[in-house]
Amino acid sequence: MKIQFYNSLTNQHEQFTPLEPGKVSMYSCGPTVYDFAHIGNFRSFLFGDLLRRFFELTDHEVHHVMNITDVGHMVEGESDKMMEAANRVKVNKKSGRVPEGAIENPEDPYQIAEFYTQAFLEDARRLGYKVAYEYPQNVPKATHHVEGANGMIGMIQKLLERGHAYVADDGVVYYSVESFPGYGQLSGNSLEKIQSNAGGRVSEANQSQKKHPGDFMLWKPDQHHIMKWDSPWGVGYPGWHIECSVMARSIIGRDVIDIHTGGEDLIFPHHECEIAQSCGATGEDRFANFWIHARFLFVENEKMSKSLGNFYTARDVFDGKVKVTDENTGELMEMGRSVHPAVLRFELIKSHYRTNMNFTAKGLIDSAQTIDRMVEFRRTLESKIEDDGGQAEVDLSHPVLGEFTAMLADDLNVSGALGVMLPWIKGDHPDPQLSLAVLKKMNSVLSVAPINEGIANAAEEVESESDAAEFEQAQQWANEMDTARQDKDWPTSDAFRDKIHAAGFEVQQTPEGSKIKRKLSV
RNA sequence: GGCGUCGUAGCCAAGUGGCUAAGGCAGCGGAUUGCAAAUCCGCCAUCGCGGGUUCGACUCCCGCCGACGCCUCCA
Repeated sequence: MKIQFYNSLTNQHEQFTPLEPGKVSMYSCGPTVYDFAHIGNFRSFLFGDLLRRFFELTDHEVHHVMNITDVGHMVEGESDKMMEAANRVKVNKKSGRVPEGAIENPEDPYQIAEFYTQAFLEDARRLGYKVAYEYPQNVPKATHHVEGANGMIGMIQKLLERGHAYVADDGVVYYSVESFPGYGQLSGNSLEKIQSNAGGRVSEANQSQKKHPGDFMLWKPDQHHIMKWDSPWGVGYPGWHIECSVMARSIIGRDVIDIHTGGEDLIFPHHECEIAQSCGATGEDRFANFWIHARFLFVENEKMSKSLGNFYTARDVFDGKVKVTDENTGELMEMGRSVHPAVLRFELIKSHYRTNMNFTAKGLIDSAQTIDRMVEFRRTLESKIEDDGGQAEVDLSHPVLGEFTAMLADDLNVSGALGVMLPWIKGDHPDPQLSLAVLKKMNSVLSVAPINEGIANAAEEVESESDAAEFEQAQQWANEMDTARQDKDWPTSDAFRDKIHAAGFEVQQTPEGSKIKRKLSV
């Protein structure tokens, strides 16, 4: 099967061949843990997850690594991301988003980072992000990789030795972009074309000590920074870009990896700098063979931002805080209905990673319908299979599964794959065991029906069955509804139906009587 | 100014130099139903605009219009 992706490094589709046959090494830029991760973050992460699961479907052994950026970064002057986070934590504590007692001391960036790391992992696992189940071995923290020869300090030393870095008059260690001819190959920028401060974000003071305006910081001596480490260049903290170069190399154990993923905004400067650092330190001519970037997510046709009021964390969506326009009043109001993680996952992966996807309340409802159908299909198949009926084996030679996979092999064409899957679900299924095997394979990539397909020991974390009592209650009502229907007592029957709906369940008339099922996203 | 992505029905979204332009949602008609829901059957687009290449373009080329991203906080 021909596997091809759009490679940001060359700006074209390229056939993918792993460095080692049958094995794929992947590094994804992870979250900065000074706030809850938002749906835009997860769009990017889940695209990486999809890629990883695709490779597993096609019998590759995947080593996927994603970092946690838990080092505060300089913004301007004395302000620091972690300090901003500290202030936010104080606010969030009041509003209840951060539970009382979760962060004892908001002044301690380590506590803040740890809190948001755990929150991230929880959200990520609910969304079926596989690598989050491999914490900590494949989800390294930047703070654990600062020191030592294989840490950031070691790599900076290496870069100094090899003439790719210098210590400026102010004591800051900079990477010299002019020392690396390949600088700019990812972003398409050349050193001449990189306008100093075109984005208006750099302070003059920081620029003056550099040899070239494009030079970027590797180590900043700063006694006052709360997160600080001893180094040959004084007590201070590392630059932002160096962590990914270091962790990719040390966890994956290769100088050159197969795939590096991230959001499109990371192309420049972050990924450009990673390439310069990694290649500068290893002497290789490339760091990753493939750079694959996900585009930004929009919310109701606008860029997601806090000021527009359309900024959603994953847990905002789970909790039904997505705003919709009220049909009667025209005002924005919260949906007020919880959204199943599988619905959010599906919504975030169903459109191509290289398009600007538009996150909408309507889209969520559409997604819920589709997942409902998949789940229902799976239940139907399972109910037709005798207990202990054994497992049917299926591989990619199965025509439908093969076509589904071929779609994904073409630059992760999820829509195309769904265009194969959904009509197939609608069709006839004379061999439920075989169909179930096919569905499971498909779901090992989509991971929505259920969301934890292929993840060992994940079930109990995702589906909290604490609401089993609610389910019992609803089924009880459904039974009473049946009794009423037998007596042709329609008002009573309708009343029970209303009760069931109000409790968040659907009720279906079947030959075996009324059956209920939980609505995924109501 | 530099670099890059994109423009397919009410919405989401595949795809191809020429067979009926996937699939989903919504909608419409019908079957079914106590009424609904679910389900099933049927209907529902000429591909931003203008030129060119070609026997033939939505698909290739040029121009235009429009949307969006990056150019040192950002997934």
